[in-house]
Amino acid sequence: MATSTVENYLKEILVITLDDEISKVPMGQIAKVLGVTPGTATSMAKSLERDGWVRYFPRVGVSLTRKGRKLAMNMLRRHRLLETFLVETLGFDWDEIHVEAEELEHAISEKVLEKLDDFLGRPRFDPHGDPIPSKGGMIQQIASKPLSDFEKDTNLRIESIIDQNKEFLRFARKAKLIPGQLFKIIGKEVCADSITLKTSRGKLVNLGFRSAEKVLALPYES
Amino acid sequence: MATSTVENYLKEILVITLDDEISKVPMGQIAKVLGVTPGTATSMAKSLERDGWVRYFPRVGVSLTRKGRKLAMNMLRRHRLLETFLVETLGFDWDEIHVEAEELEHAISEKVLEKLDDFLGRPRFDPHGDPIPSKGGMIQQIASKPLSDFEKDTNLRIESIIDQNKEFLRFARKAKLIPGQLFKIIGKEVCADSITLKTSRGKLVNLGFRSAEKVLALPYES
DNA sequence: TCTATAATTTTGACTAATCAAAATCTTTTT
DNA sequence: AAAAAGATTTTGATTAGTCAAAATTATAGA
Repeated sequence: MATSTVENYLKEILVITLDDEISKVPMGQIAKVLGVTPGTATSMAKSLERDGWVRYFPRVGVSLTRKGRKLAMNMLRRHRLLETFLVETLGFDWDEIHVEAEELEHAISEKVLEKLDDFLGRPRFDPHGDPIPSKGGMIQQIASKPLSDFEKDTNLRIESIIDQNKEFLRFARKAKLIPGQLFKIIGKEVCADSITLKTSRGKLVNLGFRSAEKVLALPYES
Repeated sequence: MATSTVENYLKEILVITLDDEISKVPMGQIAKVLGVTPGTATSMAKSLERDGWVRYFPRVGVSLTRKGRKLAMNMLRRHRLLETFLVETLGFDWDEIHVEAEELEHAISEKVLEKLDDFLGRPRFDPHGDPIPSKGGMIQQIASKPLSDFEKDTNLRIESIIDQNKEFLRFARKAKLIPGQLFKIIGKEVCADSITLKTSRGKLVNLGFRSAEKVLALPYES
């Protein structure tokens, strides 16, 4: 059985791998995200390799083995399901949940996790809009991205609304923010945390970034 | 901050103290419930004393300091609230929850715990009928007694089941012998070592004295 | 009281995880 | 290409928690 330290290392290695699209994660980066000294990360890399979680390339970095990736995916699943629970069920705000989930993910058993998944209605995305890996470690591959990721003047088509919140869904429907609908981003003010969209019929919609993150879209060639 | 090992030691010391009504818990007993060797318990006792959690009396045992008792009570609160959540919200059976709560209780933050408490409606008893200590570490004292202590024709309400034995818990659940349930003693044969109960709906249950001692109840004015 | 048994403590050793600081490679700059 | 800067690894040490087995102390029985 992996200790929770091991679980943390593997999870972070996975996240970096996915984010940066690299195969070997350098030690320094691992040390930084985990808040340990580089020396610690190196010695940990050796233990992880000894136990078959990663391959270690001295002076280059580590990559997950199949076994390591499986465990890491499972940690991501735990983390994101727990975040969903904290927001949906207990009413936490987005900015508080990461730290809490970080602790709980090591303590929750497979059994409790599955019951929780049922209870939540088997959500496929967490409150941040990130995909929740399936039980088998598969991650929902989506080409669509949150509205907030697109630049000004992009034409796009709404693909899905992540948030299950009733209020938001009501608002979205009213604003024609529904799958299939075509929009153009006519304004994006990062510092004001605001995005303005225009429908093909000229209707305007303003969204804060928090809301814009809940709306997934695909670019659309007009 | 206390490690989860420390939390476990303190919680078990508290539970033994409450159950056996003793003030100094001998090392051997601690070692047994925690599944460690006696030597480990002894060396741990010294660390616990060094950090002000317990007083250690060589060759006699340990007792909790005020600080230690406070933490231990808090652990009991966590444990019992989590058990309640697992049963009430996620639909677990009685016999599965102890182990799960045992892990989660170390990972759940005060913040999440309070939200959970709200969500559950601030319950005062856990699914076994044991009192959930308040935030301040106060425990609800109830004068429930074993079924076998009551006389014929008494109306009573089940408060808790002492035994954690799986078979017995399963049987108890089936027979509606669960906290909150109302019964009347309609038969008691001391010489035959037998007690007969009737639910408010007329269902009959027979118990031997040995089992009747495991079920705590309070008299109930009908 | 003296001995056998039970409980507790000591001792020496081990693993996981960490740090600080020195040593060693790599990469970049001049 | 040499020097400087940056990243990585080594080395030596520390802490928490644990075990096995020997040593010590209590307790109970004859």
